[in-house]
Amino acid sequence: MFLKFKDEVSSILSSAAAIAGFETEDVALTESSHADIASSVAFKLAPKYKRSPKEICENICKNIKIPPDSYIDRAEMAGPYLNFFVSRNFLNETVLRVLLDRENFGNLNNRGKVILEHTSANPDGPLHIGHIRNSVIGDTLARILKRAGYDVETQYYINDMGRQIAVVVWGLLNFKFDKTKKKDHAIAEVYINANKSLVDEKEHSPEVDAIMKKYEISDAATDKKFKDAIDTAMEGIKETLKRMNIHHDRFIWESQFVRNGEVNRMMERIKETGRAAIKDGALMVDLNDMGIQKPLVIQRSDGTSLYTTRDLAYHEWKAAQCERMIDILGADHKLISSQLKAVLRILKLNEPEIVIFEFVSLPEGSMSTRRGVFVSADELLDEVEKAALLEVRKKRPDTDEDFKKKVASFVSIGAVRYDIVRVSPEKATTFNWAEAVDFEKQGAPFIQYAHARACSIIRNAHEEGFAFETFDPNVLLEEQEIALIKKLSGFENVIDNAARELKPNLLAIYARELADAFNQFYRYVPVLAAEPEFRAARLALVDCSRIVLANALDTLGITAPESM
RNA sequence: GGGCUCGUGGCUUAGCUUGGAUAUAGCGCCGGGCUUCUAACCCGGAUGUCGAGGGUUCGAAUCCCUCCGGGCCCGCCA
Repeated sequence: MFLKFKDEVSSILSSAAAIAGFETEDVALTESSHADIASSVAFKLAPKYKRSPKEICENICKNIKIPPDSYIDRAEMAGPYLNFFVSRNFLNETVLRVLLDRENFGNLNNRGKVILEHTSANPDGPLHIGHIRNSVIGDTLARILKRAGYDVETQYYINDMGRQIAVVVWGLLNFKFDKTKKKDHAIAEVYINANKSLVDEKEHSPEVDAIMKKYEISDAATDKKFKDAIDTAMEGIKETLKRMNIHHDRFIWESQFVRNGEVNRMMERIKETGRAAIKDGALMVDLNDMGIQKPLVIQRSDGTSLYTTRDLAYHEWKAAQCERMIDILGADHKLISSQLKAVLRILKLNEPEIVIFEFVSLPEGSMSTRRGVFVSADELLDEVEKAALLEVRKKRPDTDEDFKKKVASFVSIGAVRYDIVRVSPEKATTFNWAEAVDFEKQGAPFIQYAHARACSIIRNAHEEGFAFETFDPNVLLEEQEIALIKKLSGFENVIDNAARELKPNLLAIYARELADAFNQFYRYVPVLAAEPEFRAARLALVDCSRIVLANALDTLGITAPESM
């Protein structure tokens, strides 16, 4: 709805400017607290026409013609600014549209296949709090893009050819695998022990090299060892992801591109470009002219491939299947991903869009699976769930234990996801236990609670036999009602912006603001106790709020509870 | 040393791509509100040299330059 309003303002403003004799492409629309949408177009035209912004604004304003059933109520001049306000018609249609579209409200009409890769953590241990920043950003973005209309496939790229997996395989032969532990944690234990022993007793290192070599050329016995080790770790990782409402459509093993010859073909293609030079027996690509000083090694002197070579083959394979590729990567991949893009550009292949997120560190420093220094996602989820259970016991002593546990579960997952997604990916963060388990801040539970309140009103209305199949939206005149409807109308605009800019945090902020608008309405405007004609319209508005809150929460991958 | 990035009230944070009207919100702090649809709520108040300095502009948190501080990267690792 808001997008239509914006389009209408845009076209009416353009034609008014044209009639007034100004040529302009950009009508400079901006969100403003002074209006539903404002334009500073007069400032932009001032230098060109050598007249004051105010004078230009007056001339444009005079020529604004608003048609009868418009979504625009009026345009007002405020000095050099032009302020536009939504009409009653707009508000009414928003309410009706939400009720009509229900769970599809906010869906957009973009088309095309998108392959979005996220998480892709090495299967050498459990996901830690840094990995799940990747997972949550990726999963939320996938949900946003789906709502924006794209056909999204999510992929987890398994780096099975790296040295760390060879270390795990070697470790499994030499250390005890603790069957009582969750599988990914047991793998981590083996991995940590193996690394320690490789550092202390250097003579084992060649054993790992031999395992790696065997896997590169592939022999049945070695392949089976790798598969078993990776499957074991992935089983635990998938369990954690599932707990967080995160699902991958496909898991792609990097070794497949070596086995099927794609990696070799990739190396040949790069050689054919004439940009690759052999230095000390290794094949290097010079990327200086693409603004990257560091040359990229494509092939080792022993003829084997490297991570980036395999990643290039992976991207070539992906590119053939979709219109857009999106990769969610940690800050340590900045250089390597720009090298990857540069090579793809040289080969005239489609490049991925890359979302980089900064690191999550511990107060004592950075995390490392290898050294065993990390907070696992499981541990975080467990602790937050414990804290949530304490909170439910305090707030809902009237309910049974099953209910409390269920609430603690979705509240904790929501809180963890929301806490991650609310901050911009480019911000480096330091993990803090006290903050992680704090439910006082306005996070996911605040939004979930608003949804539960809306459901509660609807439930009570049904019990009382109050219907709202027919109602007159024109009676929704309270300040809080109008603010709430405007907020509801903005959902599609947020999906549009978040999908366009690949910024999931925009949705997190919106959901909180919507809950805020609903809570204010809830506090000031009685629904069930109102006169019948008001009651029906307000119930409809509560239903709208319930729907959009649920849609926003669903897009954030957070449960929208009917009760909590 | 070079490259990239971040720096906004005590803490966390929005806005920066595309410059514009009193800089966003939460936590914490101070004060108020449950005979009313779930108080995980609502209302009010105090708190800011938008890291520092310079520049561009009618106008800079936003663009440019220099510097300071944090993070990440700079391997025939992944």
